[in-house]
Amino acid sequence: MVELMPERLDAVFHALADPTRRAMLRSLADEEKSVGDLAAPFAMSLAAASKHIKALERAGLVGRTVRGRTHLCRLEPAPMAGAHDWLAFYQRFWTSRLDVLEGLLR
Amino acid sequence: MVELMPERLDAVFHALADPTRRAMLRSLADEEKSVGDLAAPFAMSLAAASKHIKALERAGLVGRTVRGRTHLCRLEPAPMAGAHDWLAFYQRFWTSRLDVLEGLLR
DNA sequence: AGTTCATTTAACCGAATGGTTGACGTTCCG
DNA sequence: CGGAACGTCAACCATTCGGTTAAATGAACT
Repeated sequence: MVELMPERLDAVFHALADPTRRAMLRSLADEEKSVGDLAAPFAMSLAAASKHIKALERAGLVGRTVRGRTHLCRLEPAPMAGAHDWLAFYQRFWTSRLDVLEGLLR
Repeated sequence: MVELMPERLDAVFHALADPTRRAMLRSLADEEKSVGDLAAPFAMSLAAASKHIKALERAGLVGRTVRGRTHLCRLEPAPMAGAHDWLAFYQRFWTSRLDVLEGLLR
């Protein structure tokens, strides 16, 4: 169990609540990418994409290594484990046979 | 796998990004509660709490049954499964031995 | 009928969000 | 050196958010 402090959990869930940011994470799952590479698929300014990346960094979901003039971004999955664990608490509510039974009775 | 449409995923993660709303869900995990009961633990107006509950309803995380003048709220866990599944895609990144190895090398 | 209880709605406020444009460092390259 | 490439920063704008108070709805209890 990876216990995550509540403010960190706020930042993680908030970061995940945006489709652009989720797509960026998917993209980083394949390989590390520069800010420009990350921004390329989206119809928005580089500055806007940069803000999204900073939101991901605030959540601890993305790390950055500056090499020369390019900033290399990589997936930092640890906080996701925390969010995953938080959700797992409720797993019994959607997997329990009791839940299925209740669904049938209603 | 419970595939969740992206807008629904937006609403779910956004709903989870607030500590008040997460606490309300915890509270509903114990038993169904009225709006007033849900609002009681928090230092905010009933109207504010009502808005939080509506955010949870928009995400599909909470259902409501109006009986008389009281609204009974219950946990609706299905969308959580979707969010949980979305996160599970990244699970390999925080559980893989490769990840641990990379951590050591860095 | 009148009042009280449970909750929503409406109007408003300040702060944060997601986007833009333009100016500004750096770094690479000729 | 001079310029292009990569990215951030600052200012601005419209929208959303999380909260407030006050008024409105609807059900229940004398």
